[in-house]
Amino acid sequence: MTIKEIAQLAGVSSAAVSRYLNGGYVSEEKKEQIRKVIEETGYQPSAQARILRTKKACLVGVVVPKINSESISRVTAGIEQVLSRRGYQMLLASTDNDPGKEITYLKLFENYPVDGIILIGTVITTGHKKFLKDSKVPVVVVGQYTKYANCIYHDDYGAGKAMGRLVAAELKKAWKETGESRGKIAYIGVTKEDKAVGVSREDGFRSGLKSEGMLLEPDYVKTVEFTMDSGYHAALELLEQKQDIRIISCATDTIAAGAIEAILVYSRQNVPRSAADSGTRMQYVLNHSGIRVTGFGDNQFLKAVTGGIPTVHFGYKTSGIRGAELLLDVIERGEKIPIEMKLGFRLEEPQEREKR
Amino acid sequence: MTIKEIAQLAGVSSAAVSRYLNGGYVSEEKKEQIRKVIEETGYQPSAQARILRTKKACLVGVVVPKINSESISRVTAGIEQVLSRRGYQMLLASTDNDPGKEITYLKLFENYPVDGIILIGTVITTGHKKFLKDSKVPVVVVGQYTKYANCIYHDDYGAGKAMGRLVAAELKKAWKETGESRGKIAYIGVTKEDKAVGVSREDGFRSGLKSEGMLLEPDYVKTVEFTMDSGYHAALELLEQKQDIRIISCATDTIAAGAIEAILVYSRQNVPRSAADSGTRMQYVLNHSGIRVTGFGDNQFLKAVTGGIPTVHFGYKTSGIRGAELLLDVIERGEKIPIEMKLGFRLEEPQEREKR
DNA sequence: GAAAGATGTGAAATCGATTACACATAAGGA
DNA sequence: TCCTTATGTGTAATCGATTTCACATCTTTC
Repeated sequence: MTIKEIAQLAGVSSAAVSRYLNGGYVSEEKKEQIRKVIEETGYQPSAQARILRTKKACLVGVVVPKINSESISRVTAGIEQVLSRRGYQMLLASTDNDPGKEITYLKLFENYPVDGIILIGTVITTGHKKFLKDSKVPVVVVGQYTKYANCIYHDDYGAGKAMGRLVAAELKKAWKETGESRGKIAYIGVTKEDKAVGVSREDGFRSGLKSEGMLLEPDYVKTVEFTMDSGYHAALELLEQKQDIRIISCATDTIAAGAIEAILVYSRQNVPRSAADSGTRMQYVLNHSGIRVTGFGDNQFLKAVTGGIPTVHFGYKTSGIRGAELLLDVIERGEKIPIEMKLGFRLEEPQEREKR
Repeated sequence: MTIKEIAQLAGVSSAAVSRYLNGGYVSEEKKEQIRKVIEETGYQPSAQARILRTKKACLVGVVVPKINSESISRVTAGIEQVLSRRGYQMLLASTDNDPGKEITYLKLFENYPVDGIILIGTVITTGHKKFLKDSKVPVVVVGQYTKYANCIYHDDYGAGKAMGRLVAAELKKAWKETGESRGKIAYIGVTKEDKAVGVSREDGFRSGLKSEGMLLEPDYVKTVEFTMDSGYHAALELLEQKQDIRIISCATDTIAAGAIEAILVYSRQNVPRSAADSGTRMQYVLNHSGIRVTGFGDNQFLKAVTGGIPTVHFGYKTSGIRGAELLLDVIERGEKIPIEMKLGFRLEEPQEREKR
């Protein structure tokens, strides 16, 4: 069904049908005829043809590194909230942690009818920079700093520093309690190519430790992917290599979940078989292994089932909201002044469990 | 930059440029000229124009109910794997658990240039049926049975039944151990509008219990959303209303995570304050509350941090793979015979923690 | 009653690509 | 030599919508 056929059936010109659809001058009489024909045929105008002509899709493309992530879903929730309020729809493209695919999908969106793109950033390669510099459609980057596009990012350095301080304090407390200054801090981080998480967050963490007179020893640091699985393996290696770890700080809560699993698996071997029956030994282990885990991201799932670990809450939803607003300002009002926005954080320490 | 401008710059016709891009007859000499101009200008052909003409986008749209879900991400991983191998790309639209939005996004995809649509189904309303019946582009439904489109779904009834049997057996064992047949089974399910999870899975569960001579009492059943939060609240209510619950079976692992949290919160109040220090009381509670939780979906995150609960593994990735294959068969080979495919399951019981 | 303005209408151009077609030219086979 | 066949090339039609433009008609307003 095309607009021409509808026009023919209704005995009018295709222009009239188009006007009917878009609210131009059409007489009541013809309106009725057209309405009837459209109703009968179930005609739906082709969006591609309209967009080709009007250059307006009321669509925003969002490129995300992965789909199964609480933090990312919080960002997209924020984006979606703003977009739908302002009459836009959101399309997602997931790269599955493959920065190569990222460019592919960015280009896909650029040449498909979307009015703007939001990139939830991980690594910003030269390929990314080139794209950002001469993209045909406006782009906003969320989660990473870049000078090549409007961006919204989090205070990863500050968050890392706060966590570093907390961890150092915790360790000192433990030293005091046991009366001996044994026990070290391990860190499971991510690739340095990720400036926000791999560099700022980690640097901040080190600086926080340093301000308390502590240090991260090279042997106690591992670099992993953004997955629970790789966190698990790294933590297990650490535990097997070094017996004096008291705290494992992880770059994300997801990695921290893997570390928790590793501690449970590793410690079990040192727990008397009779301590608790199978599958219910976790708390015993956590109590007696004496190894603490910290993360970043304030994952609600993790908090619920473990009671929570020290972590950092970032305003992910807010960054989505601001990112979408920024983008729409560029799209609709042609806002030209480049903007970079840094959002704060909130340190979260495990609380007494309370009814909520 | 349009193809016309490129043609002008290279001193050829736009047809020649188009042939250059699509591998038609072009002399070496002109090829070189065109190549140079494209290189210099960074020209990228408009996908929308091409698709308008060719009716081929090499794109598949996937409509998902939410983005932050392990099961859904497994499905999309399967889809993506097949698509990229066969030269297609995947676009996602998340409805955020709003079936109303589902139709909107389905229609968006229908009129947007995608070659096919995969719907990860929740509820199939009459609106859905109507769409499926007269969609312009082929659609495959994953996760729900429907006669209005090719579909791939899981044996939810069988899985529910298996879980029902397991739970009944577990309860009997507990009765034997304690010597008294006190203790009941609670079930936290989802809306009956979701035929797979809300009806088949629950019916199967009841049938499994029945086959062991047990019954789900109406007061011990709650209906919630597909979220941890609503699972938490429902479980807390159950625990407060009924003191004799021994097992809480949940329709999904996510809901089960909420139930676990509820047990921890609820039981703490009955645990002597000194039993364990703050935040590390979990295992004590899990051991002594004597309340077990079961789920469906084999969530890896939950397994990692809790050691695992009885659950059911569905072949989510497989369903994504098969779904994408089905869709591409229709798109490329015009496969007409309607297909419905039922995938099996595997009951998962918590294992001894082992290194992996 | 004439000018100005609002309301209606369809033909045709347009968006940016692909491709059928007509027409060259060169090479190979009889 | 003549007839196929393969290789190149540009013009123009096409995809399905929107929108400009020219031209009607019908109200106002002075």
